[in-house]
Amino acid sequence: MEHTGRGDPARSLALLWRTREAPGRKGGPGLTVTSIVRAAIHIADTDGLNALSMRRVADHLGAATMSLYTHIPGKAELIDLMTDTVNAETLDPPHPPPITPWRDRLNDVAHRNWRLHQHHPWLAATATTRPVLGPNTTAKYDRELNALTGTGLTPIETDSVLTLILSHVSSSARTLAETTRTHTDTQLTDAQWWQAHAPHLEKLLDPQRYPTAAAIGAAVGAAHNTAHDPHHAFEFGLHTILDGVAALIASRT
Amino acid sequence: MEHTGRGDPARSLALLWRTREAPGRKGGPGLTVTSIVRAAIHIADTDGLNALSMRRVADHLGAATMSLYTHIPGKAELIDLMTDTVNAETLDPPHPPPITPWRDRLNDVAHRNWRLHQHHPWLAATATTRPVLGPNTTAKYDRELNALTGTGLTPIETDSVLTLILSHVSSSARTLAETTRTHTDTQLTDAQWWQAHAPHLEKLLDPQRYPTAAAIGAAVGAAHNTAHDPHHAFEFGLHTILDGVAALIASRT
DNA sequence: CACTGTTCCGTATGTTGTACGGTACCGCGT
DNA sequence: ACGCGGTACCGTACAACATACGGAACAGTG
Repeated sequence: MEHTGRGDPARSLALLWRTREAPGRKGGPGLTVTSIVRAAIHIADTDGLNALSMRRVADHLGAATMSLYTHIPGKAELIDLMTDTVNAETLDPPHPPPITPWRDRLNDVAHRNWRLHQHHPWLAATATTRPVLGPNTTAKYDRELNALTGTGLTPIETDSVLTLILSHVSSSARTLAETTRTHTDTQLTDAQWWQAHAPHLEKLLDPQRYPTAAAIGAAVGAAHNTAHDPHHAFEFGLHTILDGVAALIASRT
Repeated sequence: MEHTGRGDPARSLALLWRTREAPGRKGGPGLTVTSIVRAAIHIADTDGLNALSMRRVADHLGAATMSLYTHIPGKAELIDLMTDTVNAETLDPPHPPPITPWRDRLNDVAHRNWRLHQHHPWLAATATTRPVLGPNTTAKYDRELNALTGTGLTPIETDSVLTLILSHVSSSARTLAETTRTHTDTQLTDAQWWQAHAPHLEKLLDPQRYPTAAAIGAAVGAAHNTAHDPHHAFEFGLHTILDGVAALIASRT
């Protein structure tokens, strides 16, 4: 994966905060940072992050590939810009006021991000170290931290809890995205895949050797129609984590 | 990322379970499935999954690139084989007996996987949908499920809890791997990166607009020397999740 | 010694990001 | 009206990637 740290920070930040947005030339394709980012998001939403290439973005805009580099240092910065742009979507319905119980507020934060990842599955495939220091991402972080005010947690605990929640969302979203992408790529549903493997597995999987796996695996497969239902994994995990956070908060009062 | 579903399951499973291990030719490089997988693991351990190419594996074995395809259908299957191979490492110190409290057993499972990911950071970058149906991965699943026997949880709850724990390990490991890889790629520590951005951020980040983010961000940055300490995130998250699991188990008795 | 199946490999194709050098245009000062 | 400088735009080129295809070299068997 690409890294952002290559160019100078001033350039990257100016891009994110849209200092000086150039109008572009008149006759040709009116390339703008905004238009490039929008096209890139469209492609990634439709065909995934792997299908996002500089060539495709340029084609989609009726421009030559290298023209993009006039406006954007490289692909890594483009992805950062895409991320900051879509992060704005989590701000739209205003967050609930502090009177609301913290658990409802945190649950709301989790589901906002879950929805965001549904609309933009490629988000889960981007690197998360070194946050994108754009206006929307910063605002998102600010609002989400507010979900924990009044709980008596220390600043570090607050950040840790939020990190854990967002990490869980991202992880679940990644699994979901991989599942659907694997499905479209291989033209095989999980059920079909299991059916194709089942006959050979019967000869290899000795119930004597793997007693628990055999028992639990069968029950799980019967319950959801597939082995891992990402939606269920998300909700179950969120509920469990919130219970754990409740224990932490209870111990502080 | 590559997908495994391409070839026929019989071939893949035969590879994983090492039915018929061919000795190879005498004069040339004695290529074997095992030797290829071992070389691939070595490369991925050293230089990451991005550096793992068929060329490099072949070079490392003194063979031509295309010779690998005699033994292995493609790169996707190679990665599956690598995964099943290293998964054996979690089995080595025998798991604690069922008399041990479930929380200690689950904690042990988490730390086994955490250690595994430290040794093989590329693991976190592989696709996790559709489990690798090899002998070691199956044994791993079996032993890990046993950490929850006697807790009164249903089979589905047992699987969900294990999935949550492993997902947390994987997520934390990914962050850690990305951090170190970003560090080596950009030759910049996180602290240096923040220092490079700080002067420009002061002009852009309005404390009026982002009050909570400014306050918490400062406290967090001061506490750990970097913004996100992956080790801390792992331990904190694990503790919180285990508290949540305790609540679930308590509600079942 | 010939035959057959498998191991091994050289070449070629279509991708990718982007470095480099060039062209054409807009707006500005005069 | 005119020229000029800066910038938007683009064509070509390169290295690295997985792998399809067809051929060559060797093993064991008759």
